[in-house]
Amino acid sequence: MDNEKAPRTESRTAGVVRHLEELIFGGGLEPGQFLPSEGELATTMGVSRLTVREGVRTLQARGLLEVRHGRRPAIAHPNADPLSGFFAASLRRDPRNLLELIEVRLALEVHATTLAAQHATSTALTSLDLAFSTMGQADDEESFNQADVRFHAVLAAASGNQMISFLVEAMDEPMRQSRLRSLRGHLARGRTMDDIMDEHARILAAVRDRDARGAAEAMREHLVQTRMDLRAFLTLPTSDADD
Amino acid sequence: MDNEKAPRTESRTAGVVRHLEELIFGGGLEPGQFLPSEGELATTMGVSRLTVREGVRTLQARGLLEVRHGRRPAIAHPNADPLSGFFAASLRRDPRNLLELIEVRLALEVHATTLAAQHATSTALTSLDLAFSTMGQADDEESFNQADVRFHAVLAAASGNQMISFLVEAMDEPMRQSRLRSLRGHLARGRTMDDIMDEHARILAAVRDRDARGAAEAMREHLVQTRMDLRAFLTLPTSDADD
DNA sequence: GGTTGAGGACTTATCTGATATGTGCGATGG
DNA sequence: CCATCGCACATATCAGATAAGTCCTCAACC
Repeated sequence: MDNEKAPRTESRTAGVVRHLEELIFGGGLEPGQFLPSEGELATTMGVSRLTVREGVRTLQARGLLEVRHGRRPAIAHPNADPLSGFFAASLRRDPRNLLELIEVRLALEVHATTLAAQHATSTALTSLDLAFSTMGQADDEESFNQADVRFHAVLAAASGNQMISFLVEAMDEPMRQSRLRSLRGHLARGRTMDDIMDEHARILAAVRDRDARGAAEAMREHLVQTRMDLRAFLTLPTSDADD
Repeated sequence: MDNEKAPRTESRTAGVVRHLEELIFGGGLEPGQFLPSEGELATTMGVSRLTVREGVRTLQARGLLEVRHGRRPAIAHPNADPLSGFFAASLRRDPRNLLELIEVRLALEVHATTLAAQHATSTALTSLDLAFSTMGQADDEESFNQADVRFHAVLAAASGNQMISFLVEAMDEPMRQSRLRSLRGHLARGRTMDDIMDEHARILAAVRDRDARGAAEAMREHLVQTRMDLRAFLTLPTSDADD
């Protein structure tokens, strides 16, 4: 049996996807610029408009194209949407993935903090101050968590490494949502807001002092604490029942 | 201007995507099981088959569905495809992202190595041995690099953290390809294969000894070396011209 | 002159219906 | 018992048509 289970000929949609990728990556087009219309693409590639649409849809899901009704498809600016989608989906599939994700955050954000302490621009430091004080002004848990996520995002951005920044953004937001959903009601949060503020304050201070090692250690402690809280919630969630 | 740029009514495709997500996440379906056929979905959702197809295509691109000609769409097993796509696209857009990615690897793989030293099962250790000896048997640069990537993947898997495993897999493969493409010809690789084998040997030995700190340090040194090589290649590629 | 708003060209969103092709199961026959 | 051939089902792709959003133009208006 030399029978291949793979189709002997690449599907047309797959061909369209490759063609579009070449346009995007090698076509000398910058983010924000427009591709030819679906109709034109269909003609030049010798397929129906429908097939072009499926390809465009795929590239859109990958975060490479921006599609809006009435406008030609545009090259997307690099963004973290595909990552967010991936992490969000992982958490929806199994909330226990929170524990796996926190390990990734631990690795990534500690390193990001080191880099931030070494390379942060003064502008970035200002943003960090702002994010921190926003946390202090939050009065309810909802907005506090939101400000918390923002602090981490700003810190990651201060590392100067966009890839790290994307990953942190993409992980923190779905984690926060997932946490909120599961914690709704019982705010048996191991630590108080003040504890958490202290932890962030230490991080901020060390970054400002350009103390890379201290900043990294402060971030590590913060995330280890968070991990402990998370473990507590995931093991004894008692009466969580379904949603 | 209270004018919303967003369409007042969610597009039908978006509705289909949400509906499918609910089937996938909350429908009590396990990976490998099948969704209703496009036709049935179209009927129950009150849209045309075409619209269903677009939604299915989107979820496929996100790695949540597996679509094959002649068979109903199946729930996909969790996989790293979306991550691979993201990193591959980032590198195609700008090869300088290699330097950003190596930082992520540094953070992630060092942590993964720590976890592996602490938690690796004996089976995982055996796989690691095997991957290491495969590296030693490689005679050309191509297969050596391939075995190298495999070693890192196996090590990440040994951490017991699937999320880390996915990320490492998704980053290492595109990085290798990108590196190969840019190095084609001048194998002015800073280190020899023997150097690299030594670095891996140190990692392996420390993991076997359950020496978490030592293993992490060995991995860190390995990746710092790799980063240096990478920097050398990206800064003095001489005739790259433009920005 | 500058601003506003209607008109029209262009483009995507979605529907309908039809054909081609791959999958899988069960009947058929050795 | 088992290999094989149909047939029902399902996806892949095409064609043509209508609805709806976007953007530029140009004229009317203040």
